[in-house]
Amino acid sequence: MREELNVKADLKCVGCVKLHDDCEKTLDCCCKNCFKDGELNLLKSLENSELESLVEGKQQIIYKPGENIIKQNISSTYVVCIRKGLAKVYVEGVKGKSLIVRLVGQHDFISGGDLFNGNVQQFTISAVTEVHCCLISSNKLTQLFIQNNRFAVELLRNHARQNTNLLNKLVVLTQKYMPGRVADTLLYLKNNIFRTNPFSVPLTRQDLADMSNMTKESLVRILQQFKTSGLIKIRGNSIEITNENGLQEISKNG
Amino acid sequence: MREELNVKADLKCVGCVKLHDDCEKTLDCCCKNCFKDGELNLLKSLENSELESLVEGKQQIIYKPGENIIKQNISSTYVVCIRKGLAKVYVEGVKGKSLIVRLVGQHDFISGGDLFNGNVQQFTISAVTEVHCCLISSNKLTQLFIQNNRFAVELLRNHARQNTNLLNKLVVLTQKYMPGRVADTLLYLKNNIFRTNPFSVPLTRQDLADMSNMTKESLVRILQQFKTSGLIKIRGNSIEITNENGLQEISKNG
DNA sequence: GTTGAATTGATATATGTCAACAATTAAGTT
DNA sequence: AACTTAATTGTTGACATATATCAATTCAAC
Repeated sequence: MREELNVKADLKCVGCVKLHDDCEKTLDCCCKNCFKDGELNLLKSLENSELESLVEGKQQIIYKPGENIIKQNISSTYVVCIRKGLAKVYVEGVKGKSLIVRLVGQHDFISGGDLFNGNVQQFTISAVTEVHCCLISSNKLTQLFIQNNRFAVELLRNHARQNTNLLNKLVVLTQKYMPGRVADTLLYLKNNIFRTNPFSVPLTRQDLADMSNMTKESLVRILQQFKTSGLIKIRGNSIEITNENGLQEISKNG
Repeated sequence: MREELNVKADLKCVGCVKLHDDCEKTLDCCCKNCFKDGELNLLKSLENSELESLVEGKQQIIYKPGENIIKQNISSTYVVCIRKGLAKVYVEGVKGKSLIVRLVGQHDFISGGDLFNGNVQQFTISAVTEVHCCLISSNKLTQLFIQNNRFAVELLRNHARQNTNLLNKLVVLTQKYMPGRVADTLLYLKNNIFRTNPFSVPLTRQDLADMSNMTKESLVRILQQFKTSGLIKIRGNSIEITNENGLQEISKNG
């Protein structure tokens, strides 16, 4: 009951002060703001009528930690928008190994699979914390892509950016030693995901290892190493980066 | 001199029988056909007038083996179309290591960098054999992207596909042992690049290693292993895959 | 013959595997 | 609420191994 109230409070619209039970219907303070993230705002280029059509019929779902939102290799016709919570995007590879390629949270937009290419999902998305998200039919998205040029540009830009990220990840994961990879993971968590300094990590060590392409044992050892070197402090699930330059140096590496 | 003639002969248009000195100006049998590669044909959705505008002012350049066509981290406003020859697309990573992410040849289209995102090139393209290619101003491309919806769809599809390829590469390079990675490289060469069975490889062992994310010494050893196992035959630069199922088995791997 | 590439061998090392144990969290049961 | 048990997660150590490094030849091309 109390939990329920909290959730609503957290869903307070970014751009307005009202608290709506039916936030989903209130375009000017939900969906539009859901993506009001500076340059990354995918929907900023949509007319209100277009936004309305996109949002119409969308499904709002709540996922419990561990639940799959999108499953790899299955054809899904949804695009996911996260309203609240944290989810991991990962590829299920060979021999049961997983590779987490991205973490997504509030305001993130994930156009899963091969848009215009059969809609087979190329990765699995699963909830890390409780996730509130909207599933939008990808048909509507592709319709808008064709109708609205500015939106098309945003979407292509989004794909190009994702491409760049994957290329970077490819280099990092194949060419750096473990300390460099862990350093990158920690800096990513601090600067791109949690954006505070002692940050509380709801991920398991296995998850962190899957982000850094190593075993959990190796990850733990590197963390201890960093700790004794005075680069980080660890208290339970909370990690504090005390020497960011040091980590960056290790990231550049040798 | 003789070489010169050969080149012209090789540039014979796919869709017509004429041999043009100024093939570049002849839309119906050069640029249009340059991309007549089934579904992958990016330009098929362009009107003739649009194609004309795209092609107008394009630069046709010949690169010698080893020369750079596009250099990573430099802002380039060109998009590359290969008319003839083989080039490697690679990322220059840490400690001077390179990672070849793709080989490109006739009819391939490479929209290098972050289209609509500043045009900084995310990889280097360099000629393996002599490469004849067209450099098209990316401005024209983005113009067309906005004008022509069907073309926009093709371009997005192209990016989505590239995305999928990168994800696959990420899994292969991080989760498979060396034999699996070499098997993948060999199958890629046979089935996606040369499309004949004893195929002649103009790449060095170092290149093959950079495709498989390992040192050249390791690559050589694995090739020998495959040879003695009867999976392949090697005669100089020519490789023949004699047991494709076997290689595929190794690729799936353990 | 000289230069760069390919090959082979001996050795070093980064990283994974396996096993034991501590610490935490979850789930019942009283 | 408090206690016990089970189950998951985290940590540490000893060891195995995939892969890189280094050095020495061999081979091929100009």
